[in-house]
Amino acid sequence: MEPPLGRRLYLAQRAQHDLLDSRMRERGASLWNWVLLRTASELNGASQREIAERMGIEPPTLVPQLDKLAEAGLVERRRDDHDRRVMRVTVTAAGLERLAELHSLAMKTDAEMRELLTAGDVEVLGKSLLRIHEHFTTLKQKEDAHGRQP
Amino acid sequence: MEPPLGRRLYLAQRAQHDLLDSRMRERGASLWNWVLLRTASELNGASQREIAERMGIEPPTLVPQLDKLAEAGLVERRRDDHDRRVMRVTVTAAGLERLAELHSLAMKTDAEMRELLTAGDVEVLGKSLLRIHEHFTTLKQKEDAHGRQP
DNA sequence: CGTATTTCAGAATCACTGATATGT
DNA sequence: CACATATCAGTGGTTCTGAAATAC
Repeated sequence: MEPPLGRRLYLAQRAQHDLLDSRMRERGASLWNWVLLRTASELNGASQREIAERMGIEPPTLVPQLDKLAEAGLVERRRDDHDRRVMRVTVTAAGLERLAELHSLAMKTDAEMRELLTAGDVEVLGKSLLRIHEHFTTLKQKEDAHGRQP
Repeated sequence: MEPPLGRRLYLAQRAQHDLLDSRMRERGASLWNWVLLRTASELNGASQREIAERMGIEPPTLVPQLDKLAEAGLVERRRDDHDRRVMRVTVTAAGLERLAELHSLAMKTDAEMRELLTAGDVEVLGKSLLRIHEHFTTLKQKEDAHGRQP
């Protein structure tokens, strides 16, 4: 009896995630740190709301994580002069350095994954994963909407 | 700049997982229930340690989940006569019925995933995910062992 | 006495909702 | 006064580790 594709998807994702997170933790960081640093650097000078939205989490979830990065001097929070409600987040030089370190770790792990496969397999894998993601996200939105208002 | 393979893996897995879990929750169950019922039924009469190991979790994590299923009458715990330390877990008739219901839901979702791809893509995807899982699992074990005793 | 299985208690992580302070 | 942003407080869900109880 063959295992469903969904289970293999889960196991592969979890194994890759755990290894990468473990490697980052050996360097005093975490996969969470990386995603946050990466997002903050992409949206340079963004508000916390914008960062939270891009990461798919709520603002209160972001705050303590941002506290840690700020405490370590990797990001800076500065009040916006024009709208003093918002905190603009910028990645410091040390933060960019840490980001580069974590990024190279992620790239190295990604390269290890690609080396397991032929170039054609990588192509098919990337394309298939993208289709699966798009299909199931839109499908879930439809089903949720239908469930809320029948 | 192309997104790393790891990110696509994460997004695809999460989308598929969320949809299937949501569908199961509409029926008063969960993906967790399904995996546990399925594992318990495959290893019929297994000890809790065996089930936990197969599922890749620790025994204390299993206990409360098993409590819920037992409370709902879907599984039964019976002391082993020969080794009275171990609890043998069996799936009841009601449990098998629920399992079949959840299984068909999972198979339907799995089929939806396969329909997005050609037969060749499915082949490559399954094979690739398996390799990634095996590679990173053994790699993490090695790195953990090395980190503990340098 | 040492080991194995299950279970319980406590801690860590991460997410949410709701309330509050501040500012527009 | 209505709205927006960030933060704090409290809660819940999930997992782990470590310790206890029982049995081999």
